[in-house]
Amino acid sequence: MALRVYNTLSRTKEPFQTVAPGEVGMYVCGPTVYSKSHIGHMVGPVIFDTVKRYLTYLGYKVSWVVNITDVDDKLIVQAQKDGTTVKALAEQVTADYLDCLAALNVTGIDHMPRATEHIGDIIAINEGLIEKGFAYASGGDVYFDVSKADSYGKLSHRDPEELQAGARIEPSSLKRNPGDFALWKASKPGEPSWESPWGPGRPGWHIECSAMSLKILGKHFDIHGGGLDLVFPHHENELVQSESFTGVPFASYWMHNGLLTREGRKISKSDPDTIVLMGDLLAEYQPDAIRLLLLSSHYRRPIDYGPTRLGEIARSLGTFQHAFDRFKELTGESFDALEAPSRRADEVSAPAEVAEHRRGFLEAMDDDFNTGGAVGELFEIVRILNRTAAGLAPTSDLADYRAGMVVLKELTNILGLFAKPPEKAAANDALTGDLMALLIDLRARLRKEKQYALADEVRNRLTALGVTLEDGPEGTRWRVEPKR
RNA sequence: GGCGCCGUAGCCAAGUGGUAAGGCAGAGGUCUGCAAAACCUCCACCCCGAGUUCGAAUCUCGGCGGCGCCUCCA
Repeated sequence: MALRVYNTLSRTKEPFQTVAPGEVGMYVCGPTVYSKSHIGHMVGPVIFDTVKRYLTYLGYKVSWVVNITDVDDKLIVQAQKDGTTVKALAEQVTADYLDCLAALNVTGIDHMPRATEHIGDIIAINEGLIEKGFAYASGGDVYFDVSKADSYGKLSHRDPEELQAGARIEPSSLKRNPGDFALWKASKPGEPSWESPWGPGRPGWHIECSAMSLKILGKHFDIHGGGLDLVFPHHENELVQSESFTGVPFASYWMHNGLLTREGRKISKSDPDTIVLMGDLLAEYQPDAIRLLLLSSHYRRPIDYGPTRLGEIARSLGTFQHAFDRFKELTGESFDALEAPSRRADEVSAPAEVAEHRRGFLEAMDDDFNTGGAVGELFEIVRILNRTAAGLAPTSDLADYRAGMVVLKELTNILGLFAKPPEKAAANDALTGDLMALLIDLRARLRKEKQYALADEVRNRLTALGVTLEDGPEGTRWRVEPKR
């Protein structure tokens, strides 16, 4: 089966075909950096990071751009409130954003351009659009004239006339039509501004994405992504101004991820109760739990966030972590260090049962990146491996078991999961190991003498410290528990 | 009002024409001094009503319920 991708433009799943053979250009709208990242900001990055991982696995050379919008009305207002500059605020918030991406193992971003670094490009597009008659200058502003583009509305599937009728009427407007949108805004004194043919000003909201995608990926590229809430007006406007400027199709595929809700309400900066800052979340949960939550259903569906849900996911992660521990016991190898194929092959040298679920995983991914279905196959594989491991000893023939584990590595790499061992709730160094050996040895003597009350107290008190003891036939295992 | 999306077990969720993946929770079992982990088993007439079909969770129509966008938002 070949990859199919849902395209907002056509509202159907289409076979995936690139502009240039073997190459993919992908642009995803990043944040306007005026306040720290909440979990909603991570949905797009995690999903498109996974999209890039899968495309790379299929053999494509992917170039992925995520922009930073670092000049905007809201930045100006927030900087004034904080008594700082727009520049300083943008830098601070951008740093927080980058930390969150790194924590969630979003590693695939190739370019992260800032709007303020592309003012010249933005002005050039303004000039081009005016020259071609799609835009007009008015009182220091520049507006896109939506009546000049007959395809306006094709992405959000809206009737241009209704858009006109529904648009907000601003009393002091310098617009010709109510639906026109600003490409360039004259700045007031004290606001960040750049010289332009229309006087000092700054970019409108949508134009920076056109400028940066055009500059880095070219006129026609493959995938444009973002949250569902950006379809209108942001992407519609970006699309119309880009195609009007270049005269060629803009992005081939428009992919929109569903939005995160919290107890049924959309997470949004205008609804402060819903905000869950990433920094707070990362302090409490393993990053893999957050990543798995975001990938556990299809990307176009809404995801409801709740602490209960994240706790459940974290618990299910334990199944994998225990399997990795068992793997290390049997083979001496660390799952993290396993080398797995990074390119798709049809055949795989693993037990048939594992290979079957691997096929299921890849079929799910081929079907518009159905990570929810893919995750289900992962649990099947880990169960098979655990069942196998139960009958094995370090002296057994471990080839099939190891081959199955390599498949698990191959597939979890595609989802960007388990890239590094989970953060532990307590320190775990050589001395700890020696101390634990000592405790376990003493406790074994207690158990031998049937002093179970004392033996259980040792175990319980260790549990309280985040250390779990498991008595098995080959002796007692111990592990430091990860964060939730 | 316009344009869409969704309704699958207690909760989350895949499947979208051939008789219901998976996770969490729960029940029973194997193992264990007990526990934990792991494994095995059990747990759904797919919101309602019509229709199309040999056959529908899946397609069509009509309800009911929830959500998003149309205004800043990832």
